[in-house]
Amino acid sequence: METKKELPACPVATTVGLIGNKWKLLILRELLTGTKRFGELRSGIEGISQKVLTQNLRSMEEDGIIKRQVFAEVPPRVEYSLNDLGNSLRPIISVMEEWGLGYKALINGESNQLIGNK
Amino acid sequence: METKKELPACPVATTVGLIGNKWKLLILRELLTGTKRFGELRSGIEGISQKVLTQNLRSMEEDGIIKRQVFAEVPPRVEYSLNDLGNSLRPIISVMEEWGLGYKALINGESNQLIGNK
DNA sequence: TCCAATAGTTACTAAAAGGTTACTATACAA
DNA sequence: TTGTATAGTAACCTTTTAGTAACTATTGGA
Repeated sequence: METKKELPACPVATTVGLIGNKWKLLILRELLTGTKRFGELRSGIEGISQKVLTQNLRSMEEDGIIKRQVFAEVPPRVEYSLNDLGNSLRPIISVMEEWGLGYKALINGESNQLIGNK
Repeated sequence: METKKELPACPVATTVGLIGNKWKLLILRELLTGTKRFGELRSGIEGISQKVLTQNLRSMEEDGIIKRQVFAEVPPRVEYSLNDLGNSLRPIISVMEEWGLGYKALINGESNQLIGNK
C-alpha cells in the first residue's frame, strides 16, 4: 500500500502542482524579502482574504516550503518564513518578476528585454 | 473612460495574472518544443479536457502569447505556436522544470541542487 | 450511403475555490 | 467593565472552474 503522494512524470507539472496557484506565488513573493507576520502577509497581498491566506499557508507548510512559528504572547504573534526548500524557489519568482517588468515596459511602449528594444 | 486592462503594481502579480494558472503553464511547456496541433496538445497534457484546452488557448491568443493558424483542410487542421511574447516566457518554464527535477531528486533521496547534496 | 477524422461549440452538471460574517482566546489599558 | 489587538476557525453562500455528453461541418473512402 503506497502512502507517498504520486508525482507527475513531467517536472514542470510537479512544480505547478506545488506552487502553480496565484496565491501561493504571491505568498512566496512576500516571504522572499524575509519573515512576515500573518497580518503583514494579509495586507501585503492585495485582495487575499483571511481564510484563503490561512488555507494556502497551511498547505505550503505541509509541503515543507514554509515554516510557521507561534509566539506565546497576547495578542498572539505568528511568524512565517521560507525554509531551505522554499528558498530554493527564489529563482522562479525572480524570473517571473523580471518578465513582469519587461511586460509592463512593453505595454507602455518603453524599451524592454522581452521582444527586442523599440 | 479607460479601456486598457489595469495591470497590478507588482510585476510578479502581472505575470501571475497572465500565466499563473496550471493549464496555461502546461500549454506553454508543450509549445516550447514547437508548433503543435490541437489534438497533440490535448494528448500531451494529461487530464485536460477539450473544453478547457480551447478556453485557455483562446485566452492566451487574446493575451498575445500564442498564434493560432487554421488550415482550410478536411478534416480541419489547426496549429498553435508561441509568438515572440510567448517565447519570452521560456525562462519561466525552464526554471520551473529545473526546480521540478531537483525536487524529484530530493524526494527520491538522490543528490540535488535544491538543498545541498546529501 | 454511411462512417471516420479534426476541431471545435453548446448546454447542463459537478466540484473547487473563494467571500462573508460571526465567533474564539487572552491580557492589557482605559 | 468594556474595548482592543491578533490570528485564527466554522458555517454558510456565491462564483469560478472544470467535466461530460451531444451536436456541428466537411470531404474522402469503404
